Amino acid sequence: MDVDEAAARLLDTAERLFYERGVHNVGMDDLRSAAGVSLKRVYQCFPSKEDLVVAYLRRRHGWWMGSLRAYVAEHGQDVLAVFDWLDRWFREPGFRGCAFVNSVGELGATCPAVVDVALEHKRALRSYLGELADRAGIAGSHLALLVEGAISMAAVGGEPSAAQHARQAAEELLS
Amino acid sequence: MDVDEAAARLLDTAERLFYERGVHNVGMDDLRSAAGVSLKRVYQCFPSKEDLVVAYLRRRHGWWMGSLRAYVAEHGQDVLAVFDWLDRWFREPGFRGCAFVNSVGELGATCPAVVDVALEHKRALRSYLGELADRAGIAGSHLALLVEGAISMAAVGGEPSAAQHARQAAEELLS
DNA sequence: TACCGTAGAGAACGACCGTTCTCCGCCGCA
DNA sequence: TGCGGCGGAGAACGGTCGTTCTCTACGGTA
Repeated sequence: MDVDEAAARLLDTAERLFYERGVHNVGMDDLRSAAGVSLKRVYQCFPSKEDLVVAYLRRRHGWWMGSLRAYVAEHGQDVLAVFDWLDRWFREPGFRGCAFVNSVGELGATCPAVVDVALEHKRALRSYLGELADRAGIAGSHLALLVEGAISMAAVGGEPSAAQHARQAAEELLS
Repeated sequence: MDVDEAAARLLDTAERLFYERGVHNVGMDDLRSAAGVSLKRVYQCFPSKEDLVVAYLRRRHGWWMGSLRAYVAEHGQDVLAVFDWLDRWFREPGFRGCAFVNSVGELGATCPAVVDVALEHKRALRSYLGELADRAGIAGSHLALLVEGAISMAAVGGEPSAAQHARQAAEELLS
């Protein structure tokens, strides 16, 4: 197996395991065996666990924003489509809230790189939501509040309906 | 020092350290020395770290809800006072988001007791917000979304102004 | 065939952590 | 004074984890 494939497999596995269990609950050996990559390769691709965590978050940022953008674009850039996308996300098996919020809660105090990636993610999200909001005539910060609130409620409340409630609130704010 | 004082000191210290650094980043020995309690006493009061974590969350729940309720009561049960209280909380030094969200992100996958306490907390909060919302004529779920969203944005965005934006959104929903 | 760089498997290392155990000094009591 | 229980300090234990090292097998090249 060459380096690129090993790195890809590791990132796949890291994204799944870190998100499922939290970073502290996944050892390098768990990753190694789940990804089917030798430990030597692991450290060739990512010199430390922290590097792997940061790479995981960057990749997840790309997937998350990409998926949201694509869905909203398919629905005519309708700002309310954001909440439909959230609804689908919340109902996915294994949904465990925002990976960035979770990682900052776990590692933020000791690992500034994680905080940086999370900040970058949230800034990008808010900037994108700001664009959608401007077109629709709603305050960008209000839209962002509803989105973040829905994620938080779905995560620890276990209430996937949070997306629908947030959609209703957004409709009220639009009118 | 008797058992009760030792337990109280431990809880004080646990609340501070666990919240500041995250649970995994605080060892029993850190707690012991910061609280000035012998290790034997620690395990007399709390048979395991998990017990201490649960006790910490329960205590924080009491403090948090009590402080919010008291503030809102002082301000004539005005639903908007919730956001003023949040604003003050966000600006406290050492603010690091919702202790329950952080703990679930860190331990939720391995420790059901933590998930239970967090659920209990969120249910109590939503029930309280529901009462306030009913009186004011706004949907309880919308109010809860704004509150959760503000906490989340202030936590990882580092934007204490989230409380003010949420207040504005609530005012719009009220009118 | 002889050689060399590389890769994989997994042992080994050092640090840390939750928990338990040992030792010693102190106090009340006969 | 002698004794027995209690508390504190911290050593010790067992396990885990991140990281490095060792050993062996293999494939390409002269």
